[in-house]
Amino acid sequence: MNRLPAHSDVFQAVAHPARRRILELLEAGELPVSGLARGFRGSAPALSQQLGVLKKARLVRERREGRQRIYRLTPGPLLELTNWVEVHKGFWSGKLEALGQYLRRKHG
Amino acid sequence: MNRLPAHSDVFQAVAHPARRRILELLEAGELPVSGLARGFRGSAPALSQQLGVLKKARLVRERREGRQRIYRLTPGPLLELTNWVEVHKGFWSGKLEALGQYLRRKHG
DNA sequence: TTGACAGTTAAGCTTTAGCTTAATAATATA
DNA sequence: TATATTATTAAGCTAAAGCTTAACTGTCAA
Repeated sequence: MNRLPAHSDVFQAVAHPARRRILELLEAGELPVSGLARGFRGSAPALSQQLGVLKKARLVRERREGRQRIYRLTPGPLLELTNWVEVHKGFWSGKLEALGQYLRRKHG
Repeated sequence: MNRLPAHSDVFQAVAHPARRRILELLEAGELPVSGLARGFRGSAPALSQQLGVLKKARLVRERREGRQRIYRLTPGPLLELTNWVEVHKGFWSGKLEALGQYLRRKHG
């Protein structure tokens, strides 16, 4: 694309590790961009653009304070994700054989 | 791309509604592609390619039977997703104000 | 008022996603 | 053997994701 990504979808928003990281950082409380930047590998524009995606998905809100912009988590839309997981988790964990195989392979 | 998508990442795999749909269909039990096709809007190659992505993410396994290919759910890798949700849900639901706002806005 | 600071926006570029149509592979059946 | 069935692979395309560098905006401070 040439503009900011268009997706306002939570699943999409959460698909990128950098964005998950940002959400995690904001769990401890609101932060200015400079604060987020300390936990973020990448340029300032890249961070700003990822924040743009999260804003579009309504997962964060921005407030201006002096020359800083303070971001805070607005986790409402995550309900769509948690709900999907809740609804289907039962089925998945019911499939114990496959799950067990996975765990053995992964953790020995 | 020119080849199949490269991501073997669960968050990424689950980001596309068609792929979530496929996982949901397979919750009821294994299915041949023709069975999946009935719950899938899109061409046969598109379906096959989405199945390829899920296979790469190890979320499904394929077995041949006559001229059919039977797919079944192997939900192990979904642990990464459910785990992330579990770990962070506490923080999110702690933010009751924002959550409440979201619910009011969404459901009146 | 000039300059530094905090951050975003613009523009351009490369890579990936996801579709399409056409071709291919493998099995079953007449 | 020829043909239909079931599905994948190939090739090509469009659009979106995500980065980069450069330019810009708004605020503060000397």
